[in-house]
Amino acid sequence: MVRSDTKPLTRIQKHNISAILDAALEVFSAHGFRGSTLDQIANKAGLSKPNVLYYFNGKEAIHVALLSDLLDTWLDPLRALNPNGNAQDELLAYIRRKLELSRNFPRESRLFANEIVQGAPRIENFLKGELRILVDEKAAVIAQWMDAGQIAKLDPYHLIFSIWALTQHYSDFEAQIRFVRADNITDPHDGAQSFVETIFNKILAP
Amino acid sequence: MVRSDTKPLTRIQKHNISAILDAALEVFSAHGFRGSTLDQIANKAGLSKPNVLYYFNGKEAIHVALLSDLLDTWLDPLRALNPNGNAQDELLAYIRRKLELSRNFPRESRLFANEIVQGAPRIENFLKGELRILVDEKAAVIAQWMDAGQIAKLDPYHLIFSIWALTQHYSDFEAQIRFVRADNITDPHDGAQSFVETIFNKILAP
DNA sequence: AACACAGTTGACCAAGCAGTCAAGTTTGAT
DNA sequence: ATCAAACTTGACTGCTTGGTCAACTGTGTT
Repeated sequence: MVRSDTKPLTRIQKHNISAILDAALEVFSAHGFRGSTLDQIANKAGLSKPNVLYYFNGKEAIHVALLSDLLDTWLDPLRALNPNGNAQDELLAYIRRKLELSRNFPRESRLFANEIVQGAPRIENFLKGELRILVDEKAAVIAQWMDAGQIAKLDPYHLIFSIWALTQHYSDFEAQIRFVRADNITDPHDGAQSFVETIFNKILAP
Repeated sequence: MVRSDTKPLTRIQKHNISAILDAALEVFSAHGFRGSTLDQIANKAGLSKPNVLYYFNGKEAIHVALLSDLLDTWLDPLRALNPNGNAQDELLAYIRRKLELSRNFPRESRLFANEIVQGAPRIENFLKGELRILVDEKAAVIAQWMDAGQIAKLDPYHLIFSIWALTQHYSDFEAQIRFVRADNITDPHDGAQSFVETIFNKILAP
């Protein structure tokens, strides 16, 4: 394998590694880990299977690389919630960031969704660790805002879950929306932002 | 294979077929179609693999049997939405039925979720057919309620999607909720009903 | 008791799969 | 131009998996 952590990557390495990761994202997000094959990934990346394995130690290693890249950026929108800002503004900005992430990175969102639906065996530690700490911290912030009467009193955890549910639904369940709306719509995300913002305005109003 | 559509099922057939379907639901909902093996299903059902194939024509046939059983009951809550009832009451009753379904049949919900996340290749016809017709019909009813001023004016399709997103989240993404809440909670559904009803009361208020 | 049919399974097969390897070609620094 | 390291791959291996089959056992009806 390549990718020693010390040496800089060559031009070819950079190119092929990113081709593999992009192909793998496409394949894993569409078929899940077990439903994907190295041949599919190699084909989509325009490389031979042994060549893919020259860059990664195995199927699992590619998956891990994808997930750890992803999990980091996944936390950012919540991390950016500013305790000193205005409650309503901060929460709506968070919702907007989440919706944008979901719209711009639907494959990443589905990769994540696939993991969770199947019991999150590979990201249990992330969920119980980093994510949990961050959620606890921000739930406390939200609770303070509620106590101060800035927004309606609700269970802060359920509020966060409801934001996740609504924002991710448009990418994770895109197929359902597309088939149900059929010709009436081109992009499943159409109207999502204004709808979601409208209802959260109602939900949060003190 | 057994299960001619004419003859009644024997005692043994009834027992084994339901054992297989129950085992398959467990396995498919946890690992997806391709992630599941006939050996896993046979083991969980307490039968040998050839014996499982004596009752079903193959892996695919078991999956189809599960899905067609499921899809039918999946429509019921929405079907029961009464155009002549009170808007707010009807919608909240729908939400309650959806939440109960999600709480009582989490495996079925995840089986469905697995399909959709992966692009719904096996249930495309159901989504584009029966479901779409029903949704169009009920969206029209909701639109009338809105025009009559009984509930707030919103996009009826997005309203339906938001109900799906919020109710199914608690079973489909149960793993995430469980790991994030950790010790603070035993059942991920705790508090879900009162939270979801509260926010939809706010959302629908005219 | 006898018999037809339902039910069961060990042994097997062919295909698909992740991963290996030896032998090859390309790249880029000198 | 040379050469070592980087890169590439056809051919292979061993394992898993969906599915078959012939031979066997259990069931219930007369």
